[in-house]
Amino acid sequence: MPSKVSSSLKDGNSPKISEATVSRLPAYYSALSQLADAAQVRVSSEELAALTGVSSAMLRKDLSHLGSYGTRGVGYEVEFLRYQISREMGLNHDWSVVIVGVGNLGRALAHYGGFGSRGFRVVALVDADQTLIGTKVKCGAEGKTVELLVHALSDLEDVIKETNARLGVVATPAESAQAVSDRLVKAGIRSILNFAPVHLSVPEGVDVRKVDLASELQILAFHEQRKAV
Amino acid sequence: MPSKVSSSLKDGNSPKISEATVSRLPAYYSALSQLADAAQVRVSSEELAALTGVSSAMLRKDLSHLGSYGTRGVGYEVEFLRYQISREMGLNHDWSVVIVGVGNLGRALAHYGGFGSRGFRVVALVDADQTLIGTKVKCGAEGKTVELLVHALSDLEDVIKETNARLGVVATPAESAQAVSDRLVKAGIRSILNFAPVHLSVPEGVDVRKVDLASELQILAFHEQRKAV
DNA sequence: GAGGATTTGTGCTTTTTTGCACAAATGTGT
DNA sequence: ACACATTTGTGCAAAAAAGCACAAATCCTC
Repeated sequence: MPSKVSSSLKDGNSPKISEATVSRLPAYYSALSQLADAAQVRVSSEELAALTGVSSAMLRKDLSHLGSYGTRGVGYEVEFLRYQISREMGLNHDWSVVIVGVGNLGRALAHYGGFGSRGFRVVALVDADQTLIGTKVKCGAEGKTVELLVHALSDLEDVIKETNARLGVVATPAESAQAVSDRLVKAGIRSILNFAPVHLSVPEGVDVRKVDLASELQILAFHEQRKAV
Repeated sequence: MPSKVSSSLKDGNSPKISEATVSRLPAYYSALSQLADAAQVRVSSEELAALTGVSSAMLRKDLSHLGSYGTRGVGYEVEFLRYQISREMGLNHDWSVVIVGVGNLGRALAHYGGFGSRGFRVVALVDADQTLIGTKVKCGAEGKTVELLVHALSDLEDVIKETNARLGVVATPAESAQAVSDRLVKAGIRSILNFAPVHLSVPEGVDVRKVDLASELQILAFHEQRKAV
């Protein structure tokens, strides 16, 4: 049972990285990718922190949880650090994503290029709308576009099984989100990204991250209101 | 200097609501709206907490920061509590939103219905793409759709002044996001919702909230990886 | 090869957030 | 009118996160 690709080094299993740290790692990874594209070889905690909007101390502490990948007096090697983060976050794997709900948002997500570059591949589109089922939708940004067929919601379980999808994206109206979530879970999906403005209740062991556009604007409005004196 | 619409009651200015609490208020508001639609009159902290995925104790403490709006032994009145939250968050105002970047995501945001129902109104669309400028894009969900003209990025400042936009949404490619942000700020915008996968650096007093789709998937992938034993 | 300038990694402190438990307040039933 | 069942509001404790400050490690220069 315990046998995984978990490559290297001193191994051990989970050195317990805090949730706050995990939520910042993608930003570090993204900034490092930018630097790598610009052919920059080394970066200091100060510089990387500025690029990502955190304090240098916090950045160093975050990175220290992954291991001691910097050199004192010098900084971090961009490519090396980027690789370590990508390994830690599982970005060297390929993650198959199924998107449920091919409305405006679902289509925008399918088009979104940021996924492909980080190991995420949209492998299936599913919708309940008869007029959409059977149509083809372009997936991925320029360079690597693929046309995907929109499958019927009733085939959700089969589609997941066939494509081996591990991540589910819920981009349906609020009314159907919980039902879709239940079926995703039953079909074996244990990580869900939810764009519907409702709380999804899922069994233990299933992770849900919610992205609520209206909430974000509301939070901004709250602060904006306080600014006006 | 101290004079605001801040309506009623014992007034005072800012009773300091913690950031964590503010980030949860929209979820409470949303759940209360649902209950109100279902004609439910009263709700207990336990029930509302279950609907929003927090503990009842946390919910009560959050609400207590707004005031003592519940009745012991009974619960909260749905409509009354909803109104109090909406007032506290400034949702009784009308918030004008300018969206910069009318690609797939920008268009999806424009279509998104969740905004209008909570006092947010998309009043302007701006893009740099010559082939988009001058075209019309449908805004708002069914019921209240409006066609908006896409303005040239070079007119950004004028558009903001004319429409009196207070909130800015950045839905441009990463490369142009910082420049757009700078211009938004210079034009008087002090609250920005950023969908571009880069950190926006802004002067003090300006709020930025970032929504990064790829980051969310990465965080899920991280946990998913740990699940597989 | 020694001294000085950097820059990481981390122990410790402070602040923020969450969770617990119960007193205070309200409604109910007899 | 009184005991009892609820449910809120909150003081206090625990946990998590953020910030500070500095020793340890490395590089560079002379």
